[in-house]
Amino acid sequence: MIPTPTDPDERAFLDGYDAERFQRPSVTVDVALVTLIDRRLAALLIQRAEPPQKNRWSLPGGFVRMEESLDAAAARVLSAKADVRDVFLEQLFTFGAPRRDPRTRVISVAYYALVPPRASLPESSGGARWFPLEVPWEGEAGGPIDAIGEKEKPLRLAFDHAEMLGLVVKRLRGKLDYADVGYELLPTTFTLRALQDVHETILGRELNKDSFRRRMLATGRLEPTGRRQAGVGHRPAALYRCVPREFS
Amino acid sequence: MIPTPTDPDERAFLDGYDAERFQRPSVTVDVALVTLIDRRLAALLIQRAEPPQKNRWSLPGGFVRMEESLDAAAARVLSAKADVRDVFLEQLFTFGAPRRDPRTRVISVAYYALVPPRASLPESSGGARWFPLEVPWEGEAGGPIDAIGEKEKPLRLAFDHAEMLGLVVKRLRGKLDYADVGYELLPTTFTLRALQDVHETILGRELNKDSFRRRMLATGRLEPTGRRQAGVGHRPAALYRCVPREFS
DNA sequence: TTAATAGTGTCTCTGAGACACTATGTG
DNA sequence: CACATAGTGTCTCAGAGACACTATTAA
Repeated sequence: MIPTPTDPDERAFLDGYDAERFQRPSVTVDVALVTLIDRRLAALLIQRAEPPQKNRWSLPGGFVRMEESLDAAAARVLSAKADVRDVFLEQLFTFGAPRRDPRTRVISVAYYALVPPRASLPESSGGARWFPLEVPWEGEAGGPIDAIGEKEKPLRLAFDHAEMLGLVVKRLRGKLDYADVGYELLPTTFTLRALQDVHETILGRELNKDSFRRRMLATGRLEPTGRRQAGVGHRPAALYRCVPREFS
Repeated sequence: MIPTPTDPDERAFLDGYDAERFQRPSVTVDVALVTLIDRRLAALLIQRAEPPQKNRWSLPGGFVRMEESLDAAAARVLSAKADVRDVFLEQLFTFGAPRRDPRTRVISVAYYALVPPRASLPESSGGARWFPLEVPWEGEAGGPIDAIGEKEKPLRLAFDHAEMLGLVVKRLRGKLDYADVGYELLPTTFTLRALQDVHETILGRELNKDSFRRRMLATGRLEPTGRRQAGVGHRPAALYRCVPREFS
C-alpha cells in the first residue's frame, strides 16, 4: 500500500528520523468473543491474575506487537487466550480515555468475534469462562452491559469492558438485517426456527414468524439441504444452509 | 470510570510498574472534515510539507498527546489545522497496518467531521484546501475514494487516506436514515429541497420527491420556522429547522 | 403571461403482520 | 389417536412510488 521511497529526499529524512523523540502510549486489543448459550448472548471472560483490577473479569486482550496488524493481534489474542481460530472477527471501536488504565496511557482497539454455540468452546480453559449478558436497553439505545455471574448477580467488569460489550450488542443489532452476523452464531445447517431464535436473542424482542420466514427466504441466502431434523417430538423442520453472497 | 486503587497490592504494583519495558507504536488521529460544495461531497486536505510522502495531499492529522483523549486529539487537530470548532465529530475506524507509515509503526485513529457549506470555511488557510470527492461505488459497497484535483484529475492521497474517505462515505450512507448527519451539512434553517439535495448527494442517487417529503415530515424532527425563501425566481419554499431528538 | 419550483391529493403496488388452516413427526 | 411444531394461503394495513394538479413567486 505504501510504496518504498525512492526519492533521495525521502530516504535522507527517514534515515535521520528519531522514532523515540515523543512519548508514546501503549496499544492493546481487547476481543469480545460472543456466542449463544440457552437463548442468551454470552461472552468469554478471563479473571485477571495481576493488578491492576486483580480478580476482576475482563475481555481477553493483549499488547499489539510492532510487526503485526491490529487484525492479526486480535486473532492472536483469540487463539492464545480462548483457543479459537478462523471465526468471524471485526474491529469495533477504539477506547482511549487518558486514565482508563492506571499503569500508563493505554489505548485499546476493541474487537468482537462470533462463534456458533457449543462449537468446541473452551468451557473453562486457562481461567476463561462464559457468562451470559444482560442488555438493559432496547433497540440501539446503547450503554454498558454487565455480564451475569453466579446466582444471576451482575459481574463488575475490569476497565471499560462493559462499554465494549454494550457496543458489541449495538453493532450486532445494527448489522443483523444486512450482514451475516446471524449465521455466524449458528452451525452450518440449521432450521428457520433456530435462525429466528438467534435474531430474537440479539434484538431482545420477539419477531413475527410468518414475515420472518418470508423475509429470510426472500434474501436468497438460504439453501435447503433437503434434509430434516430427527427425533424432535413433533413435525421435523427442514434444514437450511447459508450460501455465500452473490457478487453481481 | 476507573477508580483510584486503594488496595495496597494494586498500589505496590503500580509503583513498581515500568512503562518503558515494551516497544510502543506511535498513535495519531486523522480527521476527514467533510462538507458539500456544488452538490458534491468535499473534504479538506493539506499538502504535506515534509517527508514521508512530501507534497502529497492528506487529511489533517497529528499525534495523540499523553494526557488527552482521542476525541480531544481529533478536536485539537481540527481546530489547529482547519480552524474549525464545535462541529459534529465522530470516531470512524482505526488503521494499523505495520508499514502504513515508513517512519515507524504508526497506528491512526480516523475521525470524520461535518460542517455546513460555506460556514466560514478556511478556503485556503495554511495550505489547506477543499477538494470534491468522487465515489466510484454504489450503495454501501465501500472502497477507497479519490479526491478530485485540478481539471477533474484524481488526486493521489498520502498513506491510506483514500480508504479513510471511503469509510466516511460508507458511514454517512449508513447513518443517513437514522442519525442527524444530514442536518449537520445544512445551515440552521433550510428548505425540504435542500435537505433532499443533501441526501441525494450523500447517497449518490436521486430520490422520489413526494415520499422523501412525507418521510422527513413524519420523523417529527422538522419544525416550520414560519418563514420562506426570498428572491429565488419561483415560488419560495418554507424554511424548516431541525428540532432536538425526543427522549421519551 | 410565462417559467420554474413548492406543495397537495390520490391511486397503486409491495411488504409486514395477523390468522386460519394443513402437514407430519413422536408418544 | 392426541399433541406439538412446521409450513402455507390469504386478508388487511401502512408506507413508497407515481402522477396529476394547484400555488406562488420573479422576470
